[in-house]
Amino acid sequence: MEFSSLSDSAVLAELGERIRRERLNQNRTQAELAADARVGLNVIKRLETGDGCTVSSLIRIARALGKIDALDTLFPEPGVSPLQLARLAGRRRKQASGGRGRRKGSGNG
Amino acid sequence: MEFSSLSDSAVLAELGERIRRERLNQNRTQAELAADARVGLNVIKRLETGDGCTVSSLIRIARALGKIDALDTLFPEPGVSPLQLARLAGRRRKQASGGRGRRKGSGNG
DNA sequence: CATAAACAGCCTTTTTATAGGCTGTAACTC
DNA sequence: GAGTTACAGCCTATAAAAAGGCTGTTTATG
Repeated sequence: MEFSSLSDSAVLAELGERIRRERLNQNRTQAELAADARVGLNVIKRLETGDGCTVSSLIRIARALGKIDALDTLFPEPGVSPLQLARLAGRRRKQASGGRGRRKGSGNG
Repeated sequence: MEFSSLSDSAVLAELGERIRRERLNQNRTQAELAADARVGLNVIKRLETGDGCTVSSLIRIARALGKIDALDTLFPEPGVSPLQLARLAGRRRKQASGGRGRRKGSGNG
């Protein structure tokens, strides 16, 4: 099963089901997980039934499930060259390069 | 750097920075990503500056970045025994077992 | 410096999430 | 069947996120 083949709402639902399975694997109730994650019981219920939640709540829930490091793999740090890192740490942040030579819509204006 | 050593808000901020780096690695602007993900520009800005968003928005953004399958690793399907799977597929869903023998607060009643 | 793009920060309105409670039902124990 | 637990679904009020626009600053180019 690949997420790329699912719709957005299907991904959300699948995520909720996996969280439920993980919770049940740990033999915990929704109320217990909600208390440990410091979120309302409603948040767990809605998440597990595919209604979604905020990323903040997801982080709390992942931590309560002992899966906070799994978030690390969500967007792993891409290969950033030391030079680019230096620029990132510099004045501001690198903007998407291209500038004038990369205008999209109003190219002939 | 491990997420387990970070606070919830720090995890959120780190996630935002990684998404920004991924976006910049793909040489795209916030406005381009917002359009591709079908979210408001504000959502990208807030996310990248550590203000968070909904999981629905995160899914859209991950898909627009070509990272939708990374969500797959967030909560990988835990090892579910065939027997348990049968119960899951059965009438309802397995509830956290324990029942009366697992009461927490009023255990001496 | 002038121009243009990229972005942060702030604002208003609409939509959604959150907390908490309450009801009905399924599952388990006796 | 009675009692208990776990959960879905619905409800109200509050908080936060979303969309869209506007301003000022930074970055890059000329």
